[in-house]
Amino acid sequence: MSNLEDIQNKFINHWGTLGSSWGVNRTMTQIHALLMVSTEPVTTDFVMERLQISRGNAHTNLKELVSWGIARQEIVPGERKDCYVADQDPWKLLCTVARERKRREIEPALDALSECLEEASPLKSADAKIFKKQLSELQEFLEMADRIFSRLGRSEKSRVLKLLTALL
Amino acid sequence: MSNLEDIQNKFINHWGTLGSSWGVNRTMTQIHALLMVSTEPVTTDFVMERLQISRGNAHTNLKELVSWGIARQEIVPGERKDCYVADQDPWKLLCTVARERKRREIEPALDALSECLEEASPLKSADAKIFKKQLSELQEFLEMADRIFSRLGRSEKSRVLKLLTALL
DNA sequence: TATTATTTTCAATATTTTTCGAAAATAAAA
DNA sequence: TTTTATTTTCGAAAAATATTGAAAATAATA
Repeated sequence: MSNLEDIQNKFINHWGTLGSSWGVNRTMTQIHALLMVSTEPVTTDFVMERLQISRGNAHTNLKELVSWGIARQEIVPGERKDCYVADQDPWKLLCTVARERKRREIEPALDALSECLEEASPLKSADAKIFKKQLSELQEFLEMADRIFSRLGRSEKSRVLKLLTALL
Repeated sequence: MSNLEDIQNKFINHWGTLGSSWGVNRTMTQIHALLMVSTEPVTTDFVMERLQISRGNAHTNLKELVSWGIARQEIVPGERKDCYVADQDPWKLLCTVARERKRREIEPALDALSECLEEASPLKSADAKIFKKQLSELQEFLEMADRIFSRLGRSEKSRVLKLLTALL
């Protein structure tokens, strides 16, 4: 028979695994999971203790979560240590991640694509033409992704649900 | 002044970087990029030569691409070596990836979540109730993702474009 | 001010992941 | 069959990434 903490740990580990598949540091995702199931702000020491990790590791990944806009510092009266919280709402999380991934990955990818197309523009061989066409299609695709992520990033929770429901 | 191959290499490297951010092995993404800009089926040796990688590496990642359904083997008459091709169409790629990620990641995550909820069901403390509510919301969220990925996975290209345009 | 608590940094270490390269297995041709 | 071409496997090596732990910096209290 398992207690709450055991089950939470199980969830935290699963969430960590999922993160790895999507290119996110496991510890970062685990801390995020811990924040999601925590009912009040948590300190670095709490994270260290609960996840059995070093201070440096906990600190780095908490800051990283903050830089993604996924967690934020919160002041707890009478508590000197820094406290962190995360949104509990997965829909809000989706918006935040969409916003950041757009900025960090899609936009640079589009820039790179433009650059390649730019450089390829003087080339006139048959192969070059095919290549340019291929890149243009990719560009179109990423621009669509860019618009969708941008839209998600700007939306409120209720709106997102409505938007996505339209997909089905 | 750069020739076609140089620009293609640039593109291949950018695509590789993008892959890393999304949890995909860089070589795999690079090979995929190479396949996308190749006008005819490519052999393992061609990949090795073009990407300057070992046979083992090329082989493993070509197979991995096949197992994702992103590339497929194609027989070229008069050629004894195995040849590989990939869809050139990014929209089709999206469908394929959606299908696989659903199967490999979302479904197991949902299973894990159910398992956690199952185990938590006998717990009655206030904290346990909050935890269960939190997990349920996540479950709802992932079920939506599951449905969307499933839908994408089953769609034809033209349909996908229409679906996504509706988002904007 | 000195003392204590806390955060931040970062070089060293550990771990994980990727890649290589060569041998073994398989398949095709002679 | 034997020879040759090709694929596949897999342990070892390298590279990339994550993590530690302790010292330095900063901030809070006495």
